[in-house]
Amino acid sequence: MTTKNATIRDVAREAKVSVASVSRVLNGTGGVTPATQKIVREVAARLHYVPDNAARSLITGRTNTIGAVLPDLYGEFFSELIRGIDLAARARGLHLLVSSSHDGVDDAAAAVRAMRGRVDGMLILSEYVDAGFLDDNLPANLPAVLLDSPVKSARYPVLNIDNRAGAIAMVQHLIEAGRSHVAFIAGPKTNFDAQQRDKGYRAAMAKYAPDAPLNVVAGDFSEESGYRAGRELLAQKKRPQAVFAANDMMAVGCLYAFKEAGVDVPRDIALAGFDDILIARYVTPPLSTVQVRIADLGRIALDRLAALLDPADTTPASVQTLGCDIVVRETCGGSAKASTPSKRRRPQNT
Amino acid sequence: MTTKNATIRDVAREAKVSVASVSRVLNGTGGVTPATQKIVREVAARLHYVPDNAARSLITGRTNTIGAVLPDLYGEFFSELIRGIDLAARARGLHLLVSSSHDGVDDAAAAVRAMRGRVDGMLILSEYVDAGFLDDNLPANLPAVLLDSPVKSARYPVLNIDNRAGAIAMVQHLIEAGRSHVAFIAGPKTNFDAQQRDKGYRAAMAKYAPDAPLNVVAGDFSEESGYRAGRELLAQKKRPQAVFAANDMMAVGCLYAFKEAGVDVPRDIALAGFDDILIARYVTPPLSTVQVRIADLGRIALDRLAALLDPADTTPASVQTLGCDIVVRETCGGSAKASTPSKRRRPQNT
DNA sequence: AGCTTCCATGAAAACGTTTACGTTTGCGCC
DNA sequence: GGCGCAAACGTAAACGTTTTCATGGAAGCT
Repeated sequence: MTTKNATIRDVAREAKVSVASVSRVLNGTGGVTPATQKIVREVAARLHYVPDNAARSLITGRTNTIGAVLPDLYGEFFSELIRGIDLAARARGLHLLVSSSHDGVDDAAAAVRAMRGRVDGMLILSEYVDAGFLDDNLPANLPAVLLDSPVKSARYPVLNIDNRAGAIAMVQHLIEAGRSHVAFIAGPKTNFDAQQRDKGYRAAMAKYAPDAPLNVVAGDFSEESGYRAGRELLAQKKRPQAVFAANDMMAVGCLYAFKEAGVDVPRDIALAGFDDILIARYVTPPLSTVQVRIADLGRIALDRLAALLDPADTTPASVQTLGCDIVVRETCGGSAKASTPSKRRRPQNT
Repeated sequence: MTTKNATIRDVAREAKVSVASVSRVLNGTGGVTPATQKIVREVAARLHYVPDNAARSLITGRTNTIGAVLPDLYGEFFSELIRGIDLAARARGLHLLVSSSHDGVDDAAAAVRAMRGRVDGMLILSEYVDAGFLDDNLPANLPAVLLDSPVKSARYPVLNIDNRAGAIAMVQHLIEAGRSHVAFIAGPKTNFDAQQRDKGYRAAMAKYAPDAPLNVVAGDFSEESGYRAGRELLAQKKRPQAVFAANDMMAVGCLYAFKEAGVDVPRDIALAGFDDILIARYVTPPLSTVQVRIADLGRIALDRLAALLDPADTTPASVQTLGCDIVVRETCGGSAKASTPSKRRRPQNT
């Protein structure tokens, strides 16, 4: 049975109709008698006919595929994002071409270029994209949605996480729990998320604890850098009452530094992170953090892109922002007052 | 500049050569003067010419894309697998069409069907595939590699994780640390990994502690089920000396049950898991577990598939197994003695 | 009945590429 | 200079589909 696959012509011949009619039946374009429809369908089924996508794409100019260009993402973030995108794409009959683990601008550019002609639209998440990047690498007429990006373009919609609001909410919470001296462990300077979280910290301090000193130590999102930051904070002559890390991994590292030094969390110092990675629940004490609904991000991005694909597209490109929730666990010392029950997916596989 | 994209004909006209020559230049097929090559390349660059993939696929019969059909995978497992596949694919100039989050046999079948004609080969990881499934849903001539599957087919190579050997190594380690009464928290009965780990447990017990009682309690891979299993084990009149959970999430749940009951790990009971998820390192005490190199799994699977794509393919389909290493942390109580690299299983393949 | 209208159908063009095959060109050699 | 041969190049077919347009006939209307 390794013979050549049946073509539309085979079906037509066998059903004693023209290829046009076969095409019409199978695409649900109207204009064909129920009787012939039946015959065509029967023959198609019998021959196991499946339309050739290349030929179809060639003539229609559509691939029914969207591309996702992603950086070297970690664990849950990656899987949740893909899940959201994939589900939304499937619901629309779209396929998903993934190119991940890009590091560096050339890498990302190559990925975007390679997708040309294979996809009807693109989802791009990369710290390297800016207006110039897009002009250089994206075909002029290819719709794209940017994720988590600072660019403001009239051509491309952008979908961001509201890092700033999330950071503000968490800092506010810490301050209202009586810890007005909040220190901040910053993330990589070039990282957009990190910048926004930093801004949120400063805004919240200015608003809710204007008399408290600003206290920012460097970090790079790694656990190791969080550990170093933790030690650095302990060495300060006036220790902060709370520490807000720009992400959970640094918070975890910081937590270890505190444990090591015999500093009790949250009694001596409160602690909070950002992202709500799975580990946050499992460190002791469980880490308060800011939750980002990543699957939603993917889903909304894809829906946005799908709207762009529609020729009757009228909505102008804009920047949309997706809020986050703070989830209060034990490290932030505030009584359990605000504890959001975080309903998380259960791991289903090994 | 939203005009139509340049075609090969435009390039040919502009360069004053035939389309054949343009094709030859751009594909690196020989038989064209350096001089004309230069001209063609210049014109192509000037016009931003990019070959249309649909047309190319139509005539060559190849898409340079491989499809990955995956179940509803969690966090690291998913992201690592995709990372391995993606990197290997990129190295070969192949694209990656992903369809994930499939639950149920119909869902998986639809995913496989939908890829028909879009990919040159497929990677399939699904607990629902068997020989019949493949016959029904895969085009006869489409190469495919099965991941983590019990099927033995002459047509499709299979790539498995050596769950059995990993389980044996861990149980052996526990026994040699002086804990011969090892209990096992089983995974879902229908899950292939879980079955293999169960078999490994029994084999190791038979071999290394033939006098100790077999002690298996049910679980379903969830943290919750691990917690319940932990309580169940504590209620036994003769408590086990060690507990081996079929995955890390259950081990974590079990750990909480022990903590809650004031049972010290590892002093009172040793504990080990399987998977080496990120959390394993962060619970207290850090969890001993069996590490699966998932990215390698993806990479090897893709390499295998790529070999199949080669027309000069001669290697017969076979079942290949990827070893795992045990990683000894604190919960298994054996003093650090046994964490010697010599004990760790090395990968059997590149 | 004669006219129009509409619907089902088929023939054929078009999509943009690769490639088999045929033609020209350049060049060395007798 | 004629010949042969290989290299460079061009022509055109082919891939499998969608879609426009033409055609035939049936049905509706006056």
